[in-house]
Amino acid sequence: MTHEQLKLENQLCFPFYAISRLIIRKYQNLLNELGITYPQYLVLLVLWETDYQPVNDISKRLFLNTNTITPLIKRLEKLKIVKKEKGQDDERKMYVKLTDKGLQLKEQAAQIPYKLVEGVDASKIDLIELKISLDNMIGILK
Amino acid sequence: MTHEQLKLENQLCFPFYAISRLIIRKYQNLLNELGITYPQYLVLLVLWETDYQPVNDISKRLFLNTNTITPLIKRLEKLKIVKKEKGQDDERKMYVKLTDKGLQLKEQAAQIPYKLVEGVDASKIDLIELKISLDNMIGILK
DNA sequence: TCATTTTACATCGTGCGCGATACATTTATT
DNA sequence: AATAAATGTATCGCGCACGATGTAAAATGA
Repeated sequence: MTHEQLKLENQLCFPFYAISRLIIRKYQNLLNELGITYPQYLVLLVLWETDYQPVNDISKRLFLNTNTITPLIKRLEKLKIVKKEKGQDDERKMYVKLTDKGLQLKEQAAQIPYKLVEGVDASKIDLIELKISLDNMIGILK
Repeated sequence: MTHEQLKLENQLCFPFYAISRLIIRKYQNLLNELGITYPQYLVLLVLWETDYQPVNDISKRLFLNTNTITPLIKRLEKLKIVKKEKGQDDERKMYVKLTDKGLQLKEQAAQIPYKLVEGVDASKIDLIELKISLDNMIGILK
C-alpha cells in the first residue's frame, strides 16, 4: 500500500511548522541583540500595542496557553522589561505592564522587520508549494 | 510613533507560528491513540517513505537539527518503534530502521489525515489573511 | 604518512509548549 | 446567605528546539 496521504509533502501542517521554525531562527539572530527570545518578542509586540493587559488577554491574542505565558512573563520580569500588578477590579487578574526599559526596547525593535527580510533564505523552503497547500486548506475548510 | 511594522498582524512569522501550533494540537489528539508525539510522527513519515536512513538525512528532511532528532530517536527506540544500527560503510552514521511495531503503526496512521480535516477549527485563525501575508512574502522574496 | 579539516552524532543547558492539576476569586444558583 | 460552577493564574512533568560544545571517524592535503 502506498498511502499517498502519508507523504510529507501532502501533510496539512508540516509546511507551516517548518517555515515558522526557519523564520524564527532568523528572528533569533536579531533578537539576541535585544537579549530576548522570539516568544518574548511576541508578548512585547502585544504590550507595545496596548500596555497593561492581564495574562489571559495576552495568551488569547497569541493563541498560547497561560501555562506558557506565566513563566515567560516571569523571565521578562527578571530582565526588568515588564512588571506585574494585581488587578484592583478583579483580584485574580495579573496585569502586565511595560517598564521604561520595555518601552525603550520598542525603538530598537522597530528595525527588526526590515532587517529580517534581507536575512530570510527563501531557497530552503518552497513557498509556492506552501501556497498551494494553503489554497487546498482554504478549500477544504469552506 | 506608531511603528506600523510592529503590529502582530503585520509580522512575517506569526501566522505560520500560530497556525502550526493550532494544527499540531489537533494532530496530538489523534496521535495520542498511537502513543506518539507530533515530531515523532514526522520522523515516522520520513521512515515510512524510505526505511533505514541515517540521522542526518532525517534531520535535513525535516529542517530539524540533529540535537533535536537524536534524543527523539532514543525515545522512539524505547517505545520499540525503531532500532538504530551503526553504518558499515561509515562508522559515524547511525541508521534508523523501523521495527515490526513501527511498520504496523503506518496502517493505524493512515486514517489520521482524513480524521484531521474534520477536527480543524478554521474559525480560530483567519486563513485568508494568512494567504495574503504569504502572497506578500512571496513578493518580497522574489 | 601524518597533521588538518570536515562530517556525523551525542551531550548539556535554557526556554518554550502543553496536558494535568491545584487554588483562590468571582459569578451564578437555589 | 450558602453552595456550586466558572474563571484567572500558577505549578509540575515531559518532550521538544536549538546554540554551544565534545568526540570519534572519515576526508583532505602537504
